[in-house]
Amino acid sequence: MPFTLATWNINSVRLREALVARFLSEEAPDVLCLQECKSPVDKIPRDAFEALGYTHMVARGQKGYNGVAILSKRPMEEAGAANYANLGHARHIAGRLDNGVVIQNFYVPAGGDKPDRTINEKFGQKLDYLTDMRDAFHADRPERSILVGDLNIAPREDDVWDHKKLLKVVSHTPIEVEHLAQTQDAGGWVDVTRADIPDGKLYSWWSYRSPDWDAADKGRRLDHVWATSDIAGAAHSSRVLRHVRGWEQPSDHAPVLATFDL
Amino acid sequence: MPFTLATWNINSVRLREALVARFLSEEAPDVLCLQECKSPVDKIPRDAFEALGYTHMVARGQKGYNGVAILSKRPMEEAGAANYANLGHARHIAGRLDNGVVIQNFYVPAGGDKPDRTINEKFGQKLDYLTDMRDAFHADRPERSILVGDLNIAPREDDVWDHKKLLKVVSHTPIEVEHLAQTQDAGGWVDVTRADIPDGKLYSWWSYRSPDWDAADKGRRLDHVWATSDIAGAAHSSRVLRHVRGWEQPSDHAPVLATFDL
DNA sequence: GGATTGCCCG
DNA sequence: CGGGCAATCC
Repeated sequence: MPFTLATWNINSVRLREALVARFLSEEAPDVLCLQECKSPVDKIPRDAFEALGYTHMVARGQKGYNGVAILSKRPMEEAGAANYANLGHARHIAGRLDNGVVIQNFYVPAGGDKPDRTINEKFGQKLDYLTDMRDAFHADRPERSILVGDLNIAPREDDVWDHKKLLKVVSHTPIEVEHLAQTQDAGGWVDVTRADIPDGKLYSWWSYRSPDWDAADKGRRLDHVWATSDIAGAAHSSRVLRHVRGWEQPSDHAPVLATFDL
Repeated sequence: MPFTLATWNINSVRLREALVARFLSEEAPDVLCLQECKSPVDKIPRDAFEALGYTHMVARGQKGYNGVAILSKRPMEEAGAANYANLGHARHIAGRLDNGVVIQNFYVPAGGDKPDRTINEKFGQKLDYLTDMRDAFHADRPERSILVGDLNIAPREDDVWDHKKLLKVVSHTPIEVEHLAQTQDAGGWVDVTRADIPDGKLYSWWSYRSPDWDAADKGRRLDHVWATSDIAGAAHSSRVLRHVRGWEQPSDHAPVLATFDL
C-alpha cells in the first residue's frame, strides 16, 4: 500500500487549525508531520483532525515555543522522543506505522543570528543538536525509517535563492551544511526530495519580512524528507506545495510531500 | 432636515474598521461618535470612512488607550476638547454641525474595580471627571447641543440586568448615579434615549466575559444620548442596535441612535 | 474575554 | 512580519 507523507512547519497549530484542516482535506496525506506547533499537547485541536480521519497522533509540546506532532490516518504508536543537546525543548517525536516504518519528526534549532558559537549560544546549540543526532544514528543505525522536519539548514546551492549572499547567513553556512551532511551520512539517509527533484532551485520557506515573497522568491529549502536506503527506492512524487505559502494568514513554510510504495 | 446620530464604543477603531464600515453602510447615520478608538488620530482609517461619505472628522487620540472621534457626512468644525480631571487623556471632542448644533462626545473614565476613592485612585478620577463636567456646564450652560458617549454609568434600575446585585458594582453605585445626575442637571440635559423609550430594561453593553451574552442578557446601559431642552423635543426614533453586539469579533458595546428633526 | 503595549523568537 | 508571552486596562 503506497502512502503519502507530508512535513510542514505550521508556526502555531492552534492559530492555523483551519489551514491544517484545509491542507488535510485537499491533499489527504496518510501522515502529516508538524513542527512549531507552539502548543502544549493537550491544547492541540485533535478533534478537528480526527474528524478528517487522522485518528492517530503522537506529539511533544511546550507552552509558547517549538512543539512537534505526527498525525496519521493509519495506526501508529509512539517510538520515542529525543532531547538532543540537552535543551529540554519539544523538538523531536517518532512514530512507528503499522507497516513497521518509523517516522522521525524533527525541529532543529534555528541557531540565532550570528553564525559564531563563541558569541551566539544558540548557534552552538544548533551545531550540538546536529552532532547529537549524528552520534545517535551512528550508535543505532536506522532501518525502514523516514526522517522529516524543519532542519533549519538549506544544504545545496540551489536550495537558496543566492548561494554567495547566504554563505554567512545562518541556515546556509558551510559549518552547518557540514554538520547536516555528517548527520545524514551517519544514518545513511537519502535526501528523498532531491533524489526526486535533482535539479533546479527548490525552496520550502520564504520570510514573512518579504511582502512580495512570491515575486521576489528569496526562499530557502529548510524542510526535508529523508529515508534510509532500504526504503528510499520506494519514494516518488516528491513536491513542495508552494501555493500553500500564499493562503490567507499562512505559515512562512510550505508543506513538503513524498509518496512511498511500501 | 432631520439627521440621525449614533454613538458607539468601538474598542479599537483599527481592529474594527470593517465593522464601522458595515454599520455606516447599513444604518447611514449622519453622524457617528466613537469612543475607545485606541489609536493616534493619524492612524484612524479615515479613507475607508470618507469613501462611505463621511468626509468630515474631528478626533482626539492616544496610543493605546481612550480616543474619541466624530465622523460626519455633513460639514462639521471642531468645537473644543476638554481635559476634565486633568488626566491628559483623549476622552472628549466636540464638533459643531453646519446647522449650529454642537455635539459633545465623551468617554468617561471606567473607574476601576472598587467603588472607593480612598483605595482606588481610578474611582476618584471618574467622580472628579463628572464633577468637572458638571462645573463646566454650570459655568457655560449649553444650548442647541447634543451630548453622547460612553458615560460608563447605568443610572436607572432598568438600565441594568439586576439593580440590587449591581449597587456596589462600579457603573451603578449610588454615588456615581448622583454625580451623573448633577452633571445632567447642570447642563439641563434631557436623556433622549429614555424620553423615547421610557419603560423596560435597556442595555448598550454586555461583558465579553459572558459567553452566552444574548441569552444571559446581563447588560448595562452605559452609552447615552442627551440633548439640551431647546432641541430635545425634536428627538425621536431612539434605538439600541443590539444585533451589532452579535457581529463577528464585536465590540462589547452596541451602537445607540437617535434622530433629530432640526 | 479581549483589547492594548513591550519583549522574545524566528 | 508575525507568531508566542506577560502585564495593564476595561
